[in-house]
Amino acid sequence: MLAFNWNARHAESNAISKVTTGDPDRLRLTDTIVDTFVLIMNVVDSRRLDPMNDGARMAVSLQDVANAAGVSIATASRALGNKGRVSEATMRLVRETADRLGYQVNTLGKALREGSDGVVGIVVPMVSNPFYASLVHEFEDHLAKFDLKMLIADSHGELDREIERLEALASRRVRGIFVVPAYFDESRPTIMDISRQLPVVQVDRRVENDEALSFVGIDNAGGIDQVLRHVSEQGAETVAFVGADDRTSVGRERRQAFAASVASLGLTAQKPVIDRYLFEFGLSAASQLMRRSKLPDAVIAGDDLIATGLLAGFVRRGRAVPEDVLITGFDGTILADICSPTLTTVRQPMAEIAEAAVTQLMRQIDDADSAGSHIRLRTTLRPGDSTGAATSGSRRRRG
Amino acid sequence: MLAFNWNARHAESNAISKVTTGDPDRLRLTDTIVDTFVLIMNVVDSRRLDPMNDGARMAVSLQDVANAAGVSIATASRALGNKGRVSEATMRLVRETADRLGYQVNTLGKALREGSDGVVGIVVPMVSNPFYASLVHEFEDHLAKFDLKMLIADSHGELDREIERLEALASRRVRGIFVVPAYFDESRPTIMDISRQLPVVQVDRRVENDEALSFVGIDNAGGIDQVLRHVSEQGAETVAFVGADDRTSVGRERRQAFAASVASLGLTAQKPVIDRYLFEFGLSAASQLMRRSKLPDAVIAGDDLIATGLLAGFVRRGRAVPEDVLITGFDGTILADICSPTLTTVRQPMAEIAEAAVTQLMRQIDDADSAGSHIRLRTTLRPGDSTGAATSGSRRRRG
DNA sequence: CTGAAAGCGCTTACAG
DNA sequence: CTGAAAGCGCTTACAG
Repeated sequence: MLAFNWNARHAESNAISKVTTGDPDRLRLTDTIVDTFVLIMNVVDSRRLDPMNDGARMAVSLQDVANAAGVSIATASRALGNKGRVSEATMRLVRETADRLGYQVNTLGKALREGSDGVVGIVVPMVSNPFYASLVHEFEDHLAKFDLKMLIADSHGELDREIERLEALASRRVRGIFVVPAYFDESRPTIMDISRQLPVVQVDRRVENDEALSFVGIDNAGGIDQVLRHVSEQGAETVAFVGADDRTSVGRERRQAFAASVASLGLTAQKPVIDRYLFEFGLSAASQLMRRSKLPDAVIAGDDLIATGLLAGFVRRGRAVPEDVLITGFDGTILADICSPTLTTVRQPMAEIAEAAVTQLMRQIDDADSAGSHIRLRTTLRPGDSTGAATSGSRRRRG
Repeated sequence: MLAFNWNARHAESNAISKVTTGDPDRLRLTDTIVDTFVLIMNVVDSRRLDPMNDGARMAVSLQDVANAAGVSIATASRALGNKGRVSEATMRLVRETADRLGYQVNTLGKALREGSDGVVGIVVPMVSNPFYASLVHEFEDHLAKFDLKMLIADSHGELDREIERLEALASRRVRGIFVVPAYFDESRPTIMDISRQLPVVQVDRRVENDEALSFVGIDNAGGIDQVLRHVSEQGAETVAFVGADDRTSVGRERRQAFAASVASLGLTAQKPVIDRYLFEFGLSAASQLMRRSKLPDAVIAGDDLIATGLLAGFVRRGRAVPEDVLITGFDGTILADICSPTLTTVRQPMAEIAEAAVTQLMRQIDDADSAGSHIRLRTTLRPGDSTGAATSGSRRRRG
């Protein structure tokens, strides 16, 4: 009955393209790539199985605790919150009562009274990008030290979604917001607006004219220079940049840094290939590069996703890395370890970015006027086999 | 001055192990692996740069809007909320006033009045695991259709943290919670507790004796069978399982399914290697397997992280995949595409998992008694080069 | 159609 | 040390 409803509801949506019935084990191998699956459902009447369930879902309030303990709600609040003078005895009484009743503070009431709750928001372009996934992870860790919870929002790199998310966070009166702006220009107005209402720290990417905003990111120019110096030492003379467009600050900084460093190092640059931070783009960029009369000695990717796409693209088309072409990434995600050959990349100090950004946000929470601090952290080169550098061993020991 | 404070505060923590000064460009290559970086800070006095900033951070309330529009707060609420009868004229007046004042509803007040706000929580073991990152991404998408925001919490696969996060979510009176339990046994008590207070749906993993709880996941036995059948067709006779322990439902289901399918397919199983879902474990498991008298024909990994670790481990030690040994993954993350050779893996229908879980949660929100529904979705085999199967082409067209 | 009032759950001056 | 009361911002019966 419930199962029937469920299927009916979903028959209307096209997310489930096809429902196959029959013995699951009999699904032929030829079906495997097709987006087909079987539902196995057991619907259980929870009323029978869980006698505790009836009458449940009735949250116990502080008033309930106070009544049960025979004290005023004010005293109950103080006893639980460890605020003001409360006698040892009542303190214990209230706490025991609260435990017995399974009391849990309603953060909504508390937050309303106090103006904000212990939540900060973070808006990232795409949590499924390993770099942002790790960043979010680090932020969560550092925020926990301040007893702050994190509300994560994914803008999908779209302006509309970003605006919606930022406003939702603001209306929720979060303590502050970390944001990786979707765009260098178009993201600015909303972020400026929001920053007038609550503490905002830009992370990784910035918007234009952001002197009044805070920012924590990395020295992209330094990172690109590290990697170009490295391929140069590995013997590369012609290099090509495969990165993202100028719509994000990171895209433009890395692209411009590439041009600058190539010039100062005396390398020859081929025409860059520019699109988005996607594995698929790296794949297609490899094809584009192979159609050129001459492959560059080294390809500098704008991030690890593109780099792994390039790697796969070249290898699938019969080119050897690093023998035929050197490849480098950027970010230092797990992807760099996973490829084979391992990827030479530029490591971002993610834990330190998170720590610096959290510290900055805390400062802005304490003092609204302390925005406008721009922090850039140093990257480190992580040599891998994709440039013919030993991951461990000689190069490292030399230091 | 601010910069100085910042450094001082951080000198106490050990997150910044060393601060190098001097020309960033002069950092020697030998330093690259070391956790060292330079801070580049510009601190700007935002009071000078942003004249709008003073007097800011004063949120405008509904009362403010009502006053400015010359109506009661009740009318203002109705006008903005589109509830009850309001004249066309006052409706417009109130809305214009609200816009002019930059009014944004305070979700805290609204939620307190209404009992809950439009937020659901999701607790995952590790957002930086690409599988969970993608899952979270899909959940966010599907929840948006119901105007629900998502509070993401990362349990790090630790029980203490999981309990803390679940309670924080509950005290925030979220509408419901999705949880990927850290453990099959130890996670049960808290999850049962919480499920008595608000709708809970287990995702991916379950706890023991969860008949009264809902669950949305995949048919792990079917997935393992798909992959074993596949390597068998590719000629494998001896197989080894490298997966996670029985502390999670997924770990035990896949391990048990392996034993069962091996028997029914007439394959020979080597002793399994069991630990955690980590790339590093896959790496070390490869070494362990190579110390055996005979390498198995195929290694079935418990997930893609382990599989990519195995792949890297074998390749680094001079074994060829798939020539010397076949390797398969599980989950169908981006990692499978990125490796080279591409990884044969079992794809989880992530969008459908998210859709089914969200649907189930919505049902539980509407009807507290509708928990206890267990849904398992079908996986699909995704053949890659790690088992000598073409990624695209003949095999697919045959269907 | 509109307003005065109550109340969601909590904390914190203010009196005692 | 403890309690009565106000109030955070909002919505919704209840009267008009």
